[in-house]
Amino acid sequence: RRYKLVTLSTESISGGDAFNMPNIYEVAKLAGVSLSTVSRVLNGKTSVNPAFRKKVEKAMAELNYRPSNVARSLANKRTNSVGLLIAELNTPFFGEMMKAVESTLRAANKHVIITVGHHELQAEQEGIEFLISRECDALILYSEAIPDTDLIELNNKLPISVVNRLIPSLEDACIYLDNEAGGYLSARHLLDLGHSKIGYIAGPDSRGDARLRMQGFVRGMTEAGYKEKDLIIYPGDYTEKSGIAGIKELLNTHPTLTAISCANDWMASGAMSWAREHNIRLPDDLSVIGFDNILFAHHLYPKLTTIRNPIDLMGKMAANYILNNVYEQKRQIENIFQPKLVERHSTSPLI
Amino acid sequence: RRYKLVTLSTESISGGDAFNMPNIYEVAKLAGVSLSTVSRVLNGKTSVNPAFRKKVEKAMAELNYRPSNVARSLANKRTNSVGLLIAELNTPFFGEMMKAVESTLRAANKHVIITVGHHELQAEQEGIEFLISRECDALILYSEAIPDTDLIELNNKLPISVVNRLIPSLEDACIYLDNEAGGYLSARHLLDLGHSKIGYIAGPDSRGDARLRMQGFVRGMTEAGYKEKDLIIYPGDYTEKSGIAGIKELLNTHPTLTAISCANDWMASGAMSWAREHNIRLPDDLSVIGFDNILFAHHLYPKLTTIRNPIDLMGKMAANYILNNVYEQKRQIENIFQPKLVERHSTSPLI
DNA sequence: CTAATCTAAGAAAGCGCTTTCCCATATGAA
DNA sequence: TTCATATGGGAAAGCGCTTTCTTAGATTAG
Repeated sequence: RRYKLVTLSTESISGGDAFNMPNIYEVAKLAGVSLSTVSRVLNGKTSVNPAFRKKVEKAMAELNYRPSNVARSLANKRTNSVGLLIAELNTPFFGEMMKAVESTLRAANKHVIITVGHHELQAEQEGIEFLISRECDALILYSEAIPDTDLIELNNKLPISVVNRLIPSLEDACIYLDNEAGGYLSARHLLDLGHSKIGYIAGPDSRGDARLRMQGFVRGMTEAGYKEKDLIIYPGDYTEKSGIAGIKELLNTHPTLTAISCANDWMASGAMSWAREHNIRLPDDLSVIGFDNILFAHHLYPKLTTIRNPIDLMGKMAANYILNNVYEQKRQIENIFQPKLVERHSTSPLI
Repeated sequence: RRYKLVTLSTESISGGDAFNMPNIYEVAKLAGVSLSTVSRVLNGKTSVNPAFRKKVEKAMAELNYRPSNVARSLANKRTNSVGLLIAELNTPFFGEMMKAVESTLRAANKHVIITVGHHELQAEQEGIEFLISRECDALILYSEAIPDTDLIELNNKLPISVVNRLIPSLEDACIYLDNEAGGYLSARHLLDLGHSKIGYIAGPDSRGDARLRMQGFVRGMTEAGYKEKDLIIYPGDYTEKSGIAGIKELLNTHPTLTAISCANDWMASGAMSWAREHNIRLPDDLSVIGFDNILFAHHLYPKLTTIRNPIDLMGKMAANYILNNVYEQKRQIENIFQPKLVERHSTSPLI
């Protein structure tokens, strides 16, 4: 059943019967033209006699005509919907991404269908299947578990854009952060503040971004003269919990640490809460730096120094990529984004 | 009418669509039955000879057949999509709601289309228009600005469920929190801790939930013997900023205050950060209680005592309501939800 | 002035399903 | 055996559009 559009403005007088939507045929009849002509003025691809166009437009207005997207989709094999796969729905980081994707696409009159991957293979696969079953024209994927090869193959079926990941033979479709540079930045910041005993709480080795962040951190340290084998690294998994476990372990084995770099803000949050509970003054006794700059970073106490991950811009860019490649628009594409240090109050110079 | 034997592969817009999706006709042909029979086993509404069913299922498996949702929608006037209007996309509170709605509906093989209302009339109207133009079967609305009467009218056109709001003639469709009880709870908690000089930072008067929360707070206080006219109330607007402005004003005019109740967690967060910056010890010098229990409430320092608003359960319930009323399911519906006190560390007994 | 060429409107064939209507066959009662 | 009644499969008519094909009429060329 199709519903008549409800005018919600104050001046709305709903004259129409909700269950009697006019179709293109009725418009044609009222305008005294064929339905092909109506379709033509609707799509504006072919030229139409201005006089006819006027008549058609008048008829459309009179009937309060709304073309059916479903019928259109069936006829031209395009649903004007794009699928979005993200890891979490209730988290500010992905919230920012969603927001950017949604508003960009919506402005182009497309709609997005969202599914959640929960950081794991099966849910990601099911999500993608679901989006395909919904006949999306294209997909935007923040996938953590699906192998490159599968994504490459998927891209042969329908256009995809991959966020936060670089797949060699799919460079154009990948929108990602220079995580290595971010890791480097965090090491440099701590070094510049005079710290020398620096610990690192890493993300899960299974994730490319985590590996790169650590790699960048390691580069920063080795460039400063430290030996790689001497670096103090705890293998976390991006959760708040592992941040707690990490700081505990690190401080246990290396009590002289004066700074800790965390591969994401959640772990930094965990580490800070543990430190506070153990009467470690932040940042006087210990500097902590995070990564991502998620929404609550400045709600922590002290406010978290971190590395900005412009996920919103990346989401917008992914949407633009799809708009270019599926909907014939011409937008500027940038594939790689640079991280930036955001200095707040959780780090301070070594005294 | 003749049916084509092969789906012609037009030069696809999507670039690489080399797949010719089998349609129902091909399945019928392979199974040696008619189109109608295939459709019947697909929908399972009418009985089909088991032998035929087997053949059809085998053919479907062999061809890896996937029915087209678009064609289905056109034929039976149902898109299996429900629209969701929320105020913000990047915020944990609405994140929880989205998550609940999405997973509930997804499990029923429906999909949700999300739009954002930004707390203001025009965006909400446009969002609804967009959802209607997408031919959603139903809508779930967290609307703050659209008048009751418009929503009632809208409900005549297509089924809606209204979250966080009670509309008199639409009770069944409304899923809401007992905000008044929540406000009462917050007053009681502070009173029980021995506080007597209690300030209140209210939400915007334009919102029903804000009015009710304050009303409940006032009831708690007057029940305890305070005169309504003596209550110390600052008119905030639910933003962090107004929390800052609120505490500043309140403490300025009433320096002896020992506790502040905030109509939501954002304002509590603002108030707390201002307090910290002015060397007010929390909770020793000042107790603060929030409302909503949004995700970061326990990241604040000290961890925020607040009133739980089970928005996730309410989202799920709204989805169930739609499932009942549009998709012929039979789920238990509960319209009103009770708030609960969540005691953490931002409040303490008056010494 | 006629023939060749162009333009734009109309007719109709899909797009891939659902569903109504009709009818063949099976079943049961007489 | 015969007639009435279930049962369930097949034919075909949509659902509301897009797009190809056709053709009438306008325009230009010779």
